[in-house]
Amino acid sequence: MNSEDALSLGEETLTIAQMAERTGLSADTLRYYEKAGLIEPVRRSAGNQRRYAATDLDWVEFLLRLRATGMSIADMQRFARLRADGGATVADRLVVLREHRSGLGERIRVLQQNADALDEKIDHYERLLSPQPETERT
Amino acid sequence: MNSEDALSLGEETLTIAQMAERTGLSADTLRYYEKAGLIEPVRRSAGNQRRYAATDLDWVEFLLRLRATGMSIADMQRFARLRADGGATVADRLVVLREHRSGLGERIRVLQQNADALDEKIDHYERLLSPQPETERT
DNA sequence: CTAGAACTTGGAGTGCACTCCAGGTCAAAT
DNA sequence: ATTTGACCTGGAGTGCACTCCAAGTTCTAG
Repeated sequence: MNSEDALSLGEETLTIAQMAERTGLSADTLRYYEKAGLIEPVRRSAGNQRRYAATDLDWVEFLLRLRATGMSIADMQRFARLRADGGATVADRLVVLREHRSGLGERIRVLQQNADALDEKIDHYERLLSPQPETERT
Repeated sequence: MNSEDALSLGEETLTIAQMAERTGLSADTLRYYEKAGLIEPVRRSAGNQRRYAATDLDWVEFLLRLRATGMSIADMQRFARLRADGGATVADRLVVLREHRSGLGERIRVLQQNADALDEKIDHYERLLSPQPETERT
């Protein structure tokens, strides 16, 4: 009734379809990420199908956060490689994350400025639409 | 010494190179935007070279704001078409801008959440790096 | 046991937003 | 008169991040 087989020793695993559902990525994209080295080779069932572990899910969710904040695949590859290289790279990873965080802060700041400028433009259009409302403001 | 010729009647115009410099877009991109209909056909010199007016500059700067806030070329095309269609479309343009502004607000919000989550991850890494800070710093 | 759904692979195709190129024109300087 | 450099056009090429496909294998329900 469930997917217990050759490899599972009590660990709950997800098929690629289940992973896709939980992460919002397509199965194709999950395979693409793995091929690209963003995800370490996933464990397989006896019949060679992918079985994702909970740690894989956590990692993909973290990747999605990096992606959502504008990190390129290439940069995620670098980060994933550091992670794969083990605990000795923690300092390096911290540097990467701090840089990314700082760039993100800047981008949010700029976005907010542009939002403000857009608000002005919108005000301008609104004024165009209400030509002479006599008792306007005050 | 300057670019006064056949078409100019006191109006200051910019060559495509000058436009590129002022907007940060490449000359190629400026031509591409015009071909795509983002910019209305620019006036030409006697020798068929583009001469951008101040209003063109303003418009391109506005386009850049839309782009910076994530608007696609296709959506900018729709907006540009409304603008080209004249004053009767002001209400439509206002709707588009408001929608864009609202999506932008949401995206900033999400980005900020992701930034917060990144901060937590960074804290996590920092804790990994200072295992027994006994008399570490100070 | 078998049908059909879900999975596998390598590789081709897509959409976006440019970016580059070849071959030609035009203007200014030597 | 010619060289130099900025500009013109149409169209091809690029990089990114997927997305789709064909042909074959595996899994699961009946």
